[in-house]
Amino acid sequence: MRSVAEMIELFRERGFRITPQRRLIFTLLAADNSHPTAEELYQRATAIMPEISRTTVYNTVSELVSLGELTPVESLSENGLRYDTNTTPHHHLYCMRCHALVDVGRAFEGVTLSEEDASGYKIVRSQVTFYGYCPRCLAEMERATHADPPTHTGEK
Amino acid sequence: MRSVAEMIELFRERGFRITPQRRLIFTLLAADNSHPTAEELYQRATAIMPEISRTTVYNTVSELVSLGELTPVESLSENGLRYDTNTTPHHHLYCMRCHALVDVGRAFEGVTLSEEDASGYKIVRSQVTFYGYCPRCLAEMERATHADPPTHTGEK
DNA sequence: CTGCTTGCAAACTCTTTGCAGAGCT
DNA sequence: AGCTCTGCAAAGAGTTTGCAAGCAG
Repeated sequence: MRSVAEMIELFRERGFRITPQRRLIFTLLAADNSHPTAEELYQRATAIMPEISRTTVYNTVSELVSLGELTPVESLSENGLRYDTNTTPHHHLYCMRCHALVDVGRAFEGVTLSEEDASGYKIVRSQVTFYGYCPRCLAEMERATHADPPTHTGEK
Repeated sequence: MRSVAEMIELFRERGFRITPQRRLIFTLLAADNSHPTAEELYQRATAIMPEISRTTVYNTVSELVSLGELTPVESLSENGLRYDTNTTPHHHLYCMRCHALVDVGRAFEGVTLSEEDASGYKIVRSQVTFYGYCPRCLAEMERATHADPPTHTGEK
């Protein structure tokens, strides 16, 4: 995600208007690397601007996706579609217990498909997701008697 | 996904009862490699057993996930959470246009994270998703004048 | 028989849509 | 001033839950 000023500039160029609501959403996103959902963004926005509408947040997020400034993240839709403010190709580390999602800095070699393996698909990009447990959840599971990693649907 | 008989056996072992509904769901899944959503399964089930309840399908799917016989698939939640009947580790090929999802047969070397790259996470498994366009969509896009792959939100 | 399962309906969450009025440029 | 954008409310998907009746074991 670029800076707020850059986002405003980009919107202006495209003929979109700059409103206080949009400015707020830009600000929230510029400082965010937690892969929030639209709903989470709405919650954070209302904390600062109580009158802002859910619709506006959803609209603005869609506009940002169209402009390529925000990328929807594939996920196990635990709580709605997440968005990634980091639009450069990168990989993810996913906690199966608390669903935290963090970026992986490095790239991987050899993650390519030959013609025959690709089943006729034209590959555009690839993404690696590592599934595991974050430090906090590891500690909590350690504390909870037997530390078998639950299959993330385990508690119920 | 194992055979219907194996699923029934597994359910019996765990003290779950075998009902016509569950038997039907097992049958549908045993012959399926299309990564269906719960809703899709429900639709297919009603075609055969019109009285079956949505609840029952959702319940049975959850039970299968708990038993490790079905795996939720991370995806861009276009239309609900998909399930994978192939519970052995494997990778995916995803069509950004029609959202088809197919399995990739081969494994990849070198897709591992060092201690420092892992941010303290304990990694359990990794999954590669290849994003691209399936043969059918490629052909359709070819036909449609200029064949630039749209960014999947492209047409509007 | 016993109590797990089913099926209905309603609740819930996330997202989209229609439309009138507000406000940016 | 014009036209986009906002905000409200309602609709729409997908999924979950509560509870009485049904049926597997």
